[in-house]
Amino acid sequence: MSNVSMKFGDVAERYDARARVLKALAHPTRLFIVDRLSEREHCVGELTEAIGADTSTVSKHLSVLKSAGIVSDEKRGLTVNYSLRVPCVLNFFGCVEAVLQANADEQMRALRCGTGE
Amino acid sequence: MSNVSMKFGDVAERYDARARVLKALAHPTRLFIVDRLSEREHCVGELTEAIGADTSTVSKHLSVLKSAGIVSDEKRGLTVNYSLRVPCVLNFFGCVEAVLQANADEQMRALRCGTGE
DNA sequence: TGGCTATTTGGCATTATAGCCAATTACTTG
DNA sequence: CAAGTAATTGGCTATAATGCCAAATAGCCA
Repeated sequence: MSNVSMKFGDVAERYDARARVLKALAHPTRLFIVDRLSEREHCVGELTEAIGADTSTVSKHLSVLKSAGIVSDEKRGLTVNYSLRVPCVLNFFGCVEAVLQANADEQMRALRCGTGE
Repeated sequence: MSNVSMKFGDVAERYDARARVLKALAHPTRLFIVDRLSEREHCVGELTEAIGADTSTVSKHLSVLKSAGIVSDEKRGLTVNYSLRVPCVLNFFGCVEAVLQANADEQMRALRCGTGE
């Protein structure tokens, strides 16, 4: 566990892999998709309708999430149905909201007490 | 709370804000930085040494994290010391590892049982 | 003040993402 | 098999992110 002078080069692959997962989540549309899938599975058409973009765009977002292992797909009849494969990603929202709240608080404080930055 | 046919357009700003936070995290070097800062605060020079990139590069990564509200900085003497502002981001690592593990399992299963994809 | 160290900023080339349209594939049903 | 619906893929342009170097800033100490 000795972290003394730990070098990035020695562990870069691990952080690369982690970053790939987070990068897949780091897009407004894809976060919206994850949120929808947390309720129930959806086919591409349903998501496309809710998002209001081209079907191909939504399909590509889904493929990004799938490649990262965040969602899984199952073809049934005419539709392809996507579902959340690793529900723990939903925990992210709580922390992200906490960050946003902290930012909002800070901003408020800066305004009240004279210019911050 | 009715999610019936929720439209992305109506809530896009919220997802934009969330995505900005996740995007700040979605880079191997920045994840490494967050991990280092989870132990204790570090100045830019220490992080630069561990990362092995140009100082300016590391400084810019820190500025990305700071803009997102994930880290805070404090200048003391010659150095600028960064620390984790919202420690709950560390919880992300656990879930991300779970995703990676699930991916690895899947891959293993595919290899054993004949080609998956 | 002048020099020194630590950090940030500006600028630029390289690469990666996003999103649209058009074309293609996959499946179902008449 | 033909036609129709659902989804994916290829291609392209526009925009954003990375990372280096060089230059600018900021604080400390002779």
